[in-house]
Amino acid sequence: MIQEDLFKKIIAHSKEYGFIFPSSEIYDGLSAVYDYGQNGVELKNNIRRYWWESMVRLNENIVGLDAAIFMHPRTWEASGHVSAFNDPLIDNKDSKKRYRADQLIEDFLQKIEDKIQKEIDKAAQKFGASFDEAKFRNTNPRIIENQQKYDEFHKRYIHALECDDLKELHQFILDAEIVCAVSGTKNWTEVRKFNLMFSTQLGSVSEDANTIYLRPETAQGIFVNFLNVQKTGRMKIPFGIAQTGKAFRNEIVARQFILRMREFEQMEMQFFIQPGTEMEWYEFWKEKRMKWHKALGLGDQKYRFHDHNKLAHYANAACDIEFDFPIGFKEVEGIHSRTNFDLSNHEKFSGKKIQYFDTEANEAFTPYVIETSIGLDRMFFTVLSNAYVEEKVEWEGSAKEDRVVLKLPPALAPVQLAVLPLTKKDGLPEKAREIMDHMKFDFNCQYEEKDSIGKRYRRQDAIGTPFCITIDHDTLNDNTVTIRYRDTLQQERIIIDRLPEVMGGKVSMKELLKKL
RNA sequence: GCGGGAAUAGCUCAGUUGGUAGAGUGAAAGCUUCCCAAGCUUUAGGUCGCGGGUUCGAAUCCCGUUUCCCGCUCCA
Repeated sequence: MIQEDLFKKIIAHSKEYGFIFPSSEIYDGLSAVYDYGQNGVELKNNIRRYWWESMVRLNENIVGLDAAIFMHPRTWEASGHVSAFNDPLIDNKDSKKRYRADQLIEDFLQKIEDKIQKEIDKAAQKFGASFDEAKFRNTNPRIIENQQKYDEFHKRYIHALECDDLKELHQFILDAEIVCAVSGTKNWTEVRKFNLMFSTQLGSVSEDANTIYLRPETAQGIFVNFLNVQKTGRMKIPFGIAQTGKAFRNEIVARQFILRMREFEQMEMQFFIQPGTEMEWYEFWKEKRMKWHKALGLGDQKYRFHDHNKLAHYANAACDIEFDFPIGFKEVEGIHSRTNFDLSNHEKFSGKKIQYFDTEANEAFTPYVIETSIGLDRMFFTVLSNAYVEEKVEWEGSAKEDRVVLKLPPALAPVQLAVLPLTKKDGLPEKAREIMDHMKFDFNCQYEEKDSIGKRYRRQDAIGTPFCITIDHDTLNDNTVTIRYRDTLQQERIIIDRLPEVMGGKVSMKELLKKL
């Protein structure tokens, strides 16, 4: 099957079986926003729980937090989002290609610098040891000319950036005669800005209202609470703070289903450490996070690390964990060494001292941070897309038939046990209900009596239920049921009391966590 | 934002030169049925994305618009 088609089929399947719906669909939907349906929410909750328990419950030195989505506006100045999330963009009208205006200009400036450097290198080679670079710079007419050009443009550029002057950036590009790499023309649109943060008003009276932002990442809620948690929890470095929650980005182009949404959920852990130990901990968390992924058993070869060459404004080392989706390898999780950028900036902007006092060394310092940040929605799609299987099945010599099955890790499945009376009479439904009422405290169960047993099995396959039990007339006499396994279609006759033992190992979060 | 494609029942789609809206499948209720989408009966479900125009008459022709999907930037 063509991978693109598979991607579409999975999207259709998730809607048909109540995993994911387009937002406000009766009003034709809202671009890049999705709702989780009755099965989706269970799967999502299970993934979140797997993450939370592996972080908070299994690590004594990691504690949780649930910070508000609204934060003081200064937070985003300190974090760098106000400037970094305000990219000036420009389009070439001929090639239809979009560029960041500041990058076009920086490339242009770089080219002049390269030209100068080339001239110098040439001369240096020619004159050998007697070469005087400073003198050469001051006397060579071509270098002087280029240097002047550079200084002039550089000054204009810095000034335009500082004043946030979009017209000037546009004029700069025209004056510098920058051409599009694709079309080769200078036919540019105006420079426009897209603020990637959503804003709204705080305060009921409009005159008093302050512009506040919906958080573009959850991390800052952790940083601003660093001292609160550290002091009240008496935390000693190294320690971590974990949080899950919604974040919002007004992406210019948001597509590819739930891999890229305007409203998404992050699961983040910020690990605070002694400066100088960051590479050690960076490696530690890379390995640890990869182990978490692989424990789900989706296939080790489907994961890879991708190191960032270009680092974000806050990082000194960064990589992604990528998963092999039907549309290729895509980022699921990021692991970043954020240095002390955030804490020291919050210290600067708030005027409050944010430091950790190490009583053993008797010194105070601003901790460094290793961040692990995973997209819950992306993780959801990782699990779902990997589980989707179309296959031919054969049942005891009958003709081969197609079935669609979600081979979800049993511990994450929305429904763990389907309870199915073979027929609707002779007291079978009553017996089934009785079993279900007993089992529902330990497992997420679903009762179904409509349609033939085969049809019900297939419906459960489609939502990834790992176990079905069937109640028949013998059950009334000897308390045995047929248990049917999703992946193999095998059936077994077992005593009802043995169910928790047969299922338990596979569907329990505990067993999954023990692998870590 | 720019370019390309699409929109008819929950889903997949048909719909003749413009003449009262159709199939398959799914859904619900019932009958039957002792283990892998069986069969029978009944029922529900559509201002044909929306708005205008042409016409006696528009799902169909024309214009506009919205939304979705695919490419162009960034990222969890």
